Amino acid sequence: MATGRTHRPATRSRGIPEATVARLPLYLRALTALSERSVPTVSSEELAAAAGVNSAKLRKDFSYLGSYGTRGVGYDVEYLVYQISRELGLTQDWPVVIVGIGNLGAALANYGGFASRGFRVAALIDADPAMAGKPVAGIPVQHTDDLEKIIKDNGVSIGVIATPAGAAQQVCDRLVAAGVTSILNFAPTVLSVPDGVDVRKVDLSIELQILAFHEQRKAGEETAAGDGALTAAAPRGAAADHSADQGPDGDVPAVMPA
Amino acid sequence: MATGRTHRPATRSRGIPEATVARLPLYLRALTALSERSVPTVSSEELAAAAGVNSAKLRKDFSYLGSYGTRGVGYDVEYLVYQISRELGLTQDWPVVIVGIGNLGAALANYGGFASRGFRVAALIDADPAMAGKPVAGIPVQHTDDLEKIIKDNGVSIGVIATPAGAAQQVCDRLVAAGVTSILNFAPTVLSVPDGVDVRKVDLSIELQILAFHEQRKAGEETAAGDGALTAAAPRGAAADHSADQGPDGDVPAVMPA
DNA sequence: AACTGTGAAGATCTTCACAGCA
DNA sequence: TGCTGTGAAGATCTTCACAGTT
Repeated sequence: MATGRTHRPATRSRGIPEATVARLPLYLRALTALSERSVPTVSSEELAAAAGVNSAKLRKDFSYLGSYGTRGVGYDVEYLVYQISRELGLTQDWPVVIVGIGNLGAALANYGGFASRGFRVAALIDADPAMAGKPVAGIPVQHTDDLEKIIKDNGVSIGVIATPAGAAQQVCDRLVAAGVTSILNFAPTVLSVPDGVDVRKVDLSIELQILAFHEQRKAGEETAAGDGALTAAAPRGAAADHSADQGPDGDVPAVMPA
Repeated sequence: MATGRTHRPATRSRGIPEATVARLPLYLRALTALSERSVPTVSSEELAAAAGVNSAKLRKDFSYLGSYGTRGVGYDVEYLVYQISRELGLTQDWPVVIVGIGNLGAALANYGGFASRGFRVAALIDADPAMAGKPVAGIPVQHTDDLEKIIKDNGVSIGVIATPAGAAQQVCDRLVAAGVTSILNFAPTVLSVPDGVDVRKVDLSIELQILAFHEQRKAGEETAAGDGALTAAAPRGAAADHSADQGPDGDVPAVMPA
């Protein structure tokens, strides 16, 4: 997952760790909630609790953005909201297209948190001619034939793919060819994209499988020691070694930048 | 994101790294596709390409499961499918409940990849009395009042929360109290759960914000150097230093095991 | 006194590169 | 010869613990 290549070989500095970037939205959400409650300042401890991380990590994360806190006091909520928003590029408007308006696409189109943070659903696109013109979430669905024109007319650089797996790569290729450089993929397929295009994927099935793994471990909790074949039949002969196991814990990847 | 504590202090061994666990479903998907095309064996190189990772990583990942390949040849597809399935706990059936049958919940209920891999939608639950009895994806929606009974009757240990943010924590508490120990959360909130319960979250808005961050970087590609305030107004005075920046790349967290 | 910012230690993950086996 | 399996090096991320600042 990731071709491991650096975009800008030069000017190494201001390199915010990817792990930190992934947490900024979390902090932003917590801060926004505080802001709505008119809380003026927060300590790293409080904010960390609200965001579900530990405070040392939060402080380290913020240290990459600059020194935005005040020792002995904490962080100014409004100020931090602004700084993080700017860092994430949310002070500008991002037109987004959603391709594939099935159940999921419709759910995404209706998702409120969308518009709230700099994102605007510029268009909905589907391959079914019967859908064309029908409004979903107040936006008329357009046909795939016009994909390129829609992307260009709206200056879209972020595309969301919610099509069936079979259509995803083709849609992806067309989006990229039309100028999209960031893709959020909900289809259960590995998309291949040229260098410079970022792909993030969201896959329900994968998440469930990871949960199942840990769930299974919990079940065999203190039933360690023996670990023979339990269900079904294994093709081929002998397996390798097996012993006890370990509990879950730890975080996990989810991107695949180009 | 994680309370960082190890489930099983004892028996350290057979500890498959979390990063590896997160990739197993990816390999499994690629292998299943090969299996359907009746391909008998694959090399780490080929399989890695299909899964979108590099081959060294894949080999290392498999080495944690055991020695399932044959030097000079590759891996037996069927055998690997079985071994990974077993490792992930997919040789057994996992009844799942989905709470919150709005657009998203319905999309999830209809999601095919669900049933295909050991998961079975045991029940759909919604707080709206008007929904009760209505079939979604062929399954009648039940009312939240019966949540505890449904969980227990079906022996459910995995719950999916697709409710609005405001209801998520409450639903979570009830699920946990009724015996659920793994939760997939689609609501944009941090859930707090007792020790021993795993939570994974899927948040569209967060994914988009991460993409926006990278997108912004691309835009200012070779426009480095100056970096003044562009939009909106920043509350409070001076900011910290600013210089050039770096391109994206790398993977990122998404879990919060209890 | 309270809380941030950060070097340094530790843990985890990735990649290299090659020994070892079919 | 071809490809797996894996020690070891390197990169990244997390956590500690405390100096520094208000």
